[in-house]
Amino acid sequence: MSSRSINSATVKITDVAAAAGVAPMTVSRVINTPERVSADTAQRVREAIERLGYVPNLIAGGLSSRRSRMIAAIVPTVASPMFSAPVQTFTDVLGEAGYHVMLGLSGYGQDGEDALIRAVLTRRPDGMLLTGASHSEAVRRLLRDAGVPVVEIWDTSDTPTDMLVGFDHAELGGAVADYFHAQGHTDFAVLAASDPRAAARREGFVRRVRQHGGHLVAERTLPAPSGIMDGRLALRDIAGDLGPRTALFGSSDNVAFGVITEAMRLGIAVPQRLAVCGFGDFEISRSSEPPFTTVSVDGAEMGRVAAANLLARMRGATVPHRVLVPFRIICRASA
Amino acid sequence: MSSRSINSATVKITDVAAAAGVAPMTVSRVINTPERVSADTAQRVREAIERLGYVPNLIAGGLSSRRSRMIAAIVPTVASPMFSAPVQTFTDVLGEAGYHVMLGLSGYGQDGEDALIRAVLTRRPDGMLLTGASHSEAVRRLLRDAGVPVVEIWDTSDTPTDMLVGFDHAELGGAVADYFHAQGHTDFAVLAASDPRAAARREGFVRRVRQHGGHLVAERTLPAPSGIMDGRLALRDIAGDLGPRTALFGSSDNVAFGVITEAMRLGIAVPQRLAVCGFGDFEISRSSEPPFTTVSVDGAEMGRVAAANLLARMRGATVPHRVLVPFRIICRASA
DNA sequence: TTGTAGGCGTTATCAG
DNA sequence: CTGATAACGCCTACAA
Repeated sequence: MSSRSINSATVKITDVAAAAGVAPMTVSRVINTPERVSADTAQRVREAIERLGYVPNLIAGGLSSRRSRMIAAIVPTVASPMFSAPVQTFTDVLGEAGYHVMLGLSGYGQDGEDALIRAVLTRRPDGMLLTGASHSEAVRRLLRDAGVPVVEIWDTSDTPTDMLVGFDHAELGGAVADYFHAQGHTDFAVLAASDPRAAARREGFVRRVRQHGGHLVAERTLPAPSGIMDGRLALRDIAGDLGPRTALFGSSDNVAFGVITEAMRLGIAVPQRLAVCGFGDFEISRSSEPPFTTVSVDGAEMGRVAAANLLARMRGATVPHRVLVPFRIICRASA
Repeated sequence: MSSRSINSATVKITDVAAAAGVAPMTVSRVINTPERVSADTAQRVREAIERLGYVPNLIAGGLSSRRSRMIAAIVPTVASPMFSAPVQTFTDVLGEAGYHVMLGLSGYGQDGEDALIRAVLTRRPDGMLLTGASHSEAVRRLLRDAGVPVVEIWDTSDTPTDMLVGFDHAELGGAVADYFHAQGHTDFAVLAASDPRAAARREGFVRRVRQHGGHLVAERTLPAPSGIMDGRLALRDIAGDLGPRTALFGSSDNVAFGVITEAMRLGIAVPQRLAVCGFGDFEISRSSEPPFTTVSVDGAEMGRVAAANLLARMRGATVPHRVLVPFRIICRASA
């Protein structure tokens, strides 16, 4: 026997079985399908489990059953509520169904995601959550070959990899332009992070502004993810281009907060000279002074639906390939 | 043969071996210890892997090698930079060493953590990161029995479960009191979330205030995790108790920002009538107007050191049982 | 440097 | 309801 047995303390299913006077398979049933075991057998087995301190080995179980009971979730970052909210509910819902979620942080960049997906497939996830809807063809093939159910969130596409729960960022940007237009604005500005979804929001905004015959007085690209200071610096940068009344769309609430903060410092009246709309409905949009207008997307709900669809799919049910969740403009003091 | 073979498409190591004309073990070596394989054999094997689209099965590998190459990290939440920063660097460092990190979100509560640890042990992690240093005796025994290396972060203890990389919250609170005292303050207030570490910071602060003969004019417990609005409401609540010059310590930068925001609204001059110090050195402390004084702990560094120690330990090296990382007060406009 | 033998701990499957 | 048997796909250990 090998030196592995140094750690001889590890209790395995056969030990429990012996202690309870049953076959290993019965112990397995007590753990996984207790309804198929008689009450007192189950009781005896549970006592043995407790007494020996048995911790089942899901690695072995997974190899045998070909189900890892693990779902991989890949998001750019969890440092933003944008992604931490859906991840949280996604994890909760799946947890209750007996799945663990393995989180992968891809950063903002194609390469990171590709490598991560490849790496995580190595653990044979039973399902997968991906952020965004544009993935390399290599990845899509990989996922298809692996036969892993996939939910994409936070974006939309006419050709989802598999299932999708998201919304249209360009449409959202357009809605913000409409909102400003309805308030009589004719001069617009937009500050957007360089990631693909922020870019889509900006493009939707700009397109609609043009359709309304509006004038785009300033447009800047910020790093992704962008923060408060990026918003402040950007406003300082474009302050000279502002007309007597400009409507600004920021790609996140952090950016919008930075803009408002800097506007106050520069003596630019919000919303009189500068109307501001953010994105995300983060805590700060609601709790800072003044609270500011933003676009809310229910990330938590997105996570829940994504989890529910994945579960349904794994149960063999048919699931809609695309679910669009609503966004709505939350009107507060800044616009 | 069973119906499992329905999914006959799955390429396994034997398929690659056959295609490359070598033994399975050689393929394994090409993947895990390429330096032990001749260059051209390796080349041939890699081509076969590529051609067949082979994705190694870590579940099988893990069962066989008794190494999951997975590290479990358990933190209360990832919605706060307090924890997302160390998690990020921890994940990065371990990722480069070939480990995946499985993140568990325990919330603020003992039960959540206990259950999570139990659940995750089921996957036989090679190591584990825990937040805080006080865990139930049951959990400590479980971890010891499992023989899993454990690093605790974000707190300190005389009796770490295994390894620890953290700091002393009470001492930190004391340092803030000293800082205020050195500025001549005699009236103090403290707002602290109800989690154990925020409570420790508060206690350290209060104790030192007393030692300095200071007067504690207000003290409130906030929900955990606490946000901007909690800070605003708390300030409104205690505004009447404030003297002509009070020094307030908030348990997080969110709370401190809320306090400052509300102070401005109420016409309480910061720092003249109300000096404020937060905790965390979050982006907002630096980027809001005015930027405010806070205590910085290098969470990213903590994550890096935790990862490095875990790796060293898994390599069999001896690792210090306790590493304390420094904190420092960042003096800005609010105090 | 490469190969062979056997087992890692669990569960699917089929029989009783 | 319970048990016996044979995989699951890979890697450790040892041999060549």
